[in-house]
Amino acid sequence: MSDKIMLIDGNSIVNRAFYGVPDLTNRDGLHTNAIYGFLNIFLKLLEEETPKYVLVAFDEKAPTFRHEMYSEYKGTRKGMPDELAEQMPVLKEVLTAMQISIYSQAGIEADDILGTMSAEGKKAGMEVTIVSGDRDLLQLVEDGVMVRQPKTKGGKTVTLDYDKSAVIRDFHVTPSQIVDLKGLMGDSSDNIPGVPGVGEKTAIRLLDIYGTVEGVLKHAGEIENTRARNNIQAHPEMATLSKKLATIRRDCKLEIRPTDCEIGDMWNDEAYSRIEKLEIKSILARFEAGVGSDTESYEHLVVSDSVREFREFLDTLTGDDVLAVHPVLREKGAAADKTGQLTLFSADGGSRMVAIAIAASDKKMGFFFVGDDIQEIDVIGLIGDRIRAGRKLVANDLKPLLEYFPDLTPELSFDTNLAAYLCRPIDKSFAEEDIAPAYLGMSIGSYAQEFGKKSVTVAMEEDRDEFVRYMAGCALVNARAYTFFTKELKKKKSDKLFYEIEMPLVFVLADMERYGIRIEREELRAYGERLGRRIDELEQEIYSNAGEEFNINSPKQLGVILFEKKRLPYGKKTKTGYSTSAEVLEKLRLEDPIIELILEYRQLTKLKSTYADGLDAFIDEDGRIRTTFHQNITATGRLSSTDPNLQNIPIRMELGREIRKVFVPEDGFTFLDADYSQIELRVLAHLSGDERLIEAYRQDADIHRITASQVFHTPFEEVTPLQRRNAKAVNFGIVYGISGFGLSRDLDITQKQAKQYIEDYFATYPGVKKFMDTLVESGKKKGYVTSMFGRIRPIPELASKNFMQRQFGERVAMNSPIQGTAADIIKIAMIRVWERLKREGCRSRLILQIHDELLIETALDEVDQVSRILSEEMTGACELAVPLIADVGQGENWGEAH
DNA sequence: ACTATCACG
DNA sequence: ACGTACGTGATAGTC
Repeated sequence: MSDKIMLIDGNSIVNRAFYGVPDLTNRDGLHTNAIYGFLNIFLKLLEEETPKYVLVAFDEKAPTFRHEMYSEYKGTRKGMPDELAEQMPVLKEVLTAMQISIYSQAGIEADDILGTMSAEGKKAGMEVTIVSGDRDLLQLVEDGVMVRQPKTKGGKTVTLDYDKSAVIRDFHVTPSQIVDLKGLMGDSSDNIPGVPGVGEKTAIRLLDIYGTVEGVLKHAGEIENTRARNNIQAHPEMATLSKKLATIRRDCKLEIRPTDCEIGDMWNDEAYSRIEKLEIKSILARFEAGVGSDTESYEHLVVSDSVREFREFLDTLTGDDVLAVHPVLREKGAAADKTGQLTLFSADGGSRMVAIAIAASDKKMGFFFVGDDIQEIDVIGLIGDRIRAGRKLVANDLKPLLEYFPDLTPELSFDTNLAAYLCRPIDKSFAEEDIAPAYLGMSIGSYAQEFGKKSVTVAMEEDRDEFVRYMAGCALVNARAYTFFTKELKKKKSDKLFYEIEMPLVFVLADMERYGIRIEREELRAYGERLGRRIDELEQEIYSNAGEEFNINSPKQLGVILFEKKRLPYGKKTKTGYSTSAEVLEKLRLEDPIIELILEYRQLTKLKSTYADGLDAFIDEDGRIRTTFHQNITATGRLSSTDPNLQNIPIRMELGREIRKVFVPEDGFTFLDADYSQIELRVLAHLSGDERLIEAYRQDADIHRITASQVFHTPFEEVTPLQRRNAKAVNFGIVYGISGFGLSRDLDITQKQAKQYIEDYFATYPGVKKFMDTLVESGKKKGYVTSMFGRIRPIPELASKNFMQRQFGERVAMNSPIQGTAADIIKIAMIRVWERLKREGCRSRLILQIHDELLIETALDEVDQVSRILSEEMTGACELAVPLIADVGQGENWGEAH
């Protein structure tokens, strides 16, 4: 494989970092946000690319111009703000200390350094990656040269990767034509004038025909569009000049060559102490990780496949040692996943655990192959013994392990994945490889980096040594994470939430997943076929109305039919074209009969593909569907459900609602379903302490009607249905972190009216207003908000310089404590219901949770008992200033029970 | 892999 | 001047 060189546009990345990262300073008052952001992006890309050579190019301080004589066109660059300027030399020092090559040269711009190095690198047979946020650089893309643009999206960094085809996709010209494009259309951000009157569209069209600026000029007389022709003919020199300005040089005389840029020892003491001075903790942790990865000791690692050695290893556990494990479970085949036939209970009956890594402490680690001398039953038995003797089992993602260790209890276990989730619920992944660098200053690499897309069984065979090392590393991370998180959770005051809610819930969810829910397969199929017949009819009607056949499911093709062929007035546009969302179509209902047909078609195909056919694929052999509940996905503490998602089964529309009839109880059982009545608004009443809202709920009256009466100054008895509907929308809006725009869109009223509603609401419930203000304020101060039970929601957006992001942060600050508290409460209810069912020896079982609703498959002789349990435990889950109401229903299918 | 759309609380 | 309701997951089409 050829060597790789990574070329970084220093100024561009530093700029992005500066504007994308909230203001940070160290204790000397030195700003550090740009350095922090730069290093973050730099280290991340370095990890991804693992290049042999790296160069960071900078512009010389005094602005210099590529073409002196035309410098007036470059304009005067805005001097950088002082807060950024002071960071530049410090960053360069840090990079130098890290033995990363940096380069700048008087009279040569960073762009040209990159262009030249890229050309030389390629000539030397290297693979080249250029990192820059600047679009100009895209002209350097060619075979073997790609450009990566770091972008901040929703508060975090993603990179747009450009090879030739990606450039064409996004800019409709080839990389080499980028300079021609700029030559014609100009680039205001770079003070390149372009040809007056020629914009993007025209430029692309011309280049498509004539290829280059030179080609366009040569054939200027032939240009069909008069306006474009005149503009070009009036200012041909502007095109030539602009192209020249836009062209990056690749032949500069530099005093550095690609092979001079080899990465040295980044993780040295000098670099460490410099970063330490900057007080950038998270980078420092990565630093320690880098150092650690070389020195992490695996010399105390036992690798074996013998039961005797396995037992002996377990016997070395002493005193407070925990049993930190990382079992290797063979994944269920992807094909089986799709058909659903073999999914959860593997049909082959063979063992699923193929190995287990264990760490008792840094000094005691083991990796044991399962399947030969050591059988699954041995692992279960021997580890089970230790657990029964009171030793704590520590693992990352405990739920799948419960099938092996039935004697496990929340007190005897610790899930490092959940602990990390509670510390930072907005992260996307909490595996050992994420925890190690984020919290422990360790690096164990990443599975994908080491083994790519190989399955564990394949990786274990093909890369045995690396595999053992990685898995043992995971076990070690769990051992250390246990120590770390026990303290950290206490420090963050999330320990009660962890030990009393999340850990016990693991066991509840495991049971729910195991039971699953029974489906009337034949009924579901009949429903699907019924939909299918109607869909076929609609399809024909739509084609005949449109006068042609097209893919109705394609928003693009549909857009063409509706808004170009039929010339219907289009409402919104998406970034890719016309919007054909239901919201837009609803407004066109009267314009053309095809709209009605499409809306029905959409509804029906949704029901068929996602629910009728979709669910059918998940029915197990015993006629039940088993979802997976995820406890670490949402930022607010709610659960989520996948494969299939049973938390979004239709209910609002009658036709969709029918699906619920095929969810039925086992013979000898019935369904009891209970849902909280307006739990979020009740939580709001409690948390805000607003007297009027509390009083309204104590009266146990129709809350939307009361709101309408008070907000619209209308006697309670005289509130119209419309007023009530509006008040309901306002109530919802409040919970979401209200904005005039959102409410106006929901109610289809003007923003002004919506704003008035909100003001009237806040005037009616001043306590709510005050509460929301306090939340935002404290969120800004602390960087996070919390639920009633100490669930943390970090909100980095609140520190954003971007107005929109910040506003989003404010809405999140208002919503999260409410949604989060409601999530806490129903989790408590679930645990209590589950425990009581067990304690009272019931056969009835909790099988679904849908955010504010619980479904229990109830033994016929236990209906009264379970009904009482549900009601009592849900209502009594927590003491609020207002009553917590749960409505219980019974039925022979889910639809009927709800 | 991303986008648009739509199902739920 | 901008462009937004909060939290999710599945599907189909497009790149």
